[in-house]
Amino acid sequence: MIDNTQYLSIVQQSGLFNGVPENQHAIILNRGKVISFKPGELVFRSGDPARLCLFVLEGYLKHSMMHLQGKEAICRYLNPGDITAVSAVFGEKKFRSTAEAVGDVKLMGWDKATINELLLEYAPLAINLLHGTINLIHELQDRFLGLCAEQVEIRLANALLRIMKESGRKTSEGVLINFRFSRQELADYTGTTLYTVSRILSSWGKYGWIKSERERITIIDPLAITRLAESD
Amino acid sequence: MIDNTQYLSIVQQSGLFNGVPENQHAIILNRGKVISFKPGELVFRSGDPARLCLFVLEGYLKHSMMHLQGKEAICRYLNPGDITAVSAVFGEKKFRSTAEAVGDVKLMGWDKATINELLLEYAPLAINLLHGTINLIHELQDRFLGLCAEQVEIRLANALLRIMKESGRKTSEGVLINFRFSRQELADYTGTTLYTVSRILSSWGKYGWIKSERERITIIDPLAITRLAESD
DNA sequence: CGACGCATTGACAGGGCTCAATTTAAGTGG
DNA sequence: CCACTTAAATTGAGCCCTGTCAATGCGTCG
Repeated sequence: MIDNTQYLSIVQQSGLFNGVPENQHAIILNRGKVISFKPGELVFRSGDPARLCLFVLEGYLKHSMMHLQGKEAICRYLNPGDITAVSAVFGEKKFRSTAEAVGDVKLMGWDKATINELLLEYAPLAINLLHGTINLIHELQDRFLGLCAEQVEIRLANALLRIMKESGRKTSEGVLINFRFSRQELADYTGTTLYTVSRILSSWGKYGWIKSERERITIIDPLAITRLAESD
Repeated sequence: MIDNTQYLSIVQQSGLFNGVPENQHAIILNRGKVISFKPGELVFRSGDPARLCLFVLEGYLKHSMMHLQGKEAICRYLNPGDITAVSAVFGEKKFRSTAEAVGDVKLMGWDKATINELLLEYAPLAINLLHGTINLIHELQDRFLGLCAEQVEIRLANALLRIMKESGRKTSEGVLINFRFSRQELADYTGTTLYTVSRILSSWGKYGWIKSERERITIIDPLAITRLAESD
C-alpha cells in the first residue's frame, strides 16, 4: 500500500489542491509515486517522451534548453511546490527542455493516464495547474523583455537579486547564495558568457557590493545592486 | 436573446471544446459576448485589471510588453482560434502586457465569474486551456533560447518563417504577409532595432529571397530562408 | 603534491546599436 | 489630380558593448 501522506502539507501549501475537497487530497497523493534524484542527475532530458507530470517536494531543479552547438539557456529554477512536465498531460509530446537535480531532490510523479483521469475528475486541479503555467508565462515574458531591452549588467543585477530572494541565506557579512552556482550558470541564466559575468562580478567586488568566491557569492550591499537594476 | 452560434465552427476547430459534450457547445458560446475592435485599437493595456477571458474569432492581435523608456518587445501574435487574457480566470490580476488589434478584430469574451463557472463545470475546457498555455510556454522558451544563442539574422529568418506559416497568404509571387507589418514591429519581435532589420531585409531582397515593400513582405524563396535559419 | 576545473584578466575584433541624412511611399486636402 | 505633409524605410559612419580566444591564477580534491 502506497502512503505519500507525509508530503500532504507541502502539496497543500503549494496551492495545487485549492478547491479540491480535503478528503480527496490523500487519495490524489497516493496515486502518484515519489522519486528521488542525486545532485547532478537528470530528471528528464530534451527528446525524452513526457510520461510523468512532476511536483517538486524537496530540493531544486534546473530547467534548461540546449541550442545546437552547445549554448545553453536556463529557463528557470524550480523550487519545492513547483510543478513541471505538465506536457505529460497531452498526447505523445516529447520534452523540449532538460531538468537537472541541483542537490538532493524528491519529486512526486503522476503518470499520463493517472493525471488525465485526475484532471477530468477534479476540475479545480486543472484550474490550479493553469494558474501555475500562467505565472510561468509571466516570468518568462519578463525575462524575455529583459533580454530585449536591458544590457548584461542590468540583467545580471536582476538575476542575482531574484536568486538572493528565493534562495539566499543571511550571514554576518551579507546574504550568501549558498548552492553551487558557477559563473557559467549565471551566464546561461542571463543570456551572456561566463567571461562577461566574471568581469562584472569582479567590478562589483571592487566597489564592495559583493564578495565573489568560487561557486558562491555573498551580497554585501543589496541596495547598490537594486539601484543599478532600476537605473535606466 | 444572445446568439453566437455563427461562431460555433471556429471555436470547435480551435480545439477549445474538445471533450465537451457537443450539445453544450452553443450554451457555452452564448454565455460569452462578442466584441469588435478597429485596426490599432487597444484590446487591453498593461496595468488594466483582467476582467475578460478572450478568444480570437476574426483578425489578429499583437501582444507586447513595454520596457521603461520605450523599448517594446512583442510577446506573440494571436491568430483566430487563439485564446488570451486567461489571467482573468484568477484573482485580482492586472495585465502585464498590452494587446492591440491588427486589422479588424472580433473577439469572444467571457467575464471572470462566467469563465470560472464554466471551467469548474467542464473540466475538459480547463484542460484545453492548459494545453494552449503549455504551447505558449514552449513557443516563448524557444524564442528565449533564440535570443540567447542566435544572432539577429537567424532570429529574423525564424520569425519570418513562423509568421509566414501562421498568417501568410499565397500569391503568384510567393507568400505574402498581408497585415501591416513594419520594420519596427519585426525588430520588436526579434529583439533588435529597425535599422538592423532594414539592412538584413534589403540584403535578402538583393539575393531575391524576398520582396520588401512598405509594411508588407513577400517571401519568394522560403527554402533559402529556411536554410539560413538552420545553418550551422 | 599534482591535477583538474573554475575563475580572472587582457587583447582584440566584430556584430549590432546609435545618430543623422536621405529617399520612398502613402495619405490628404484643395 | 497634383502639391504637400507625414511616416516608413534605407543607408552610411562611428563606436561601444560584449563575445572570442588565450594565458594565467587559484581552490579543491584525490
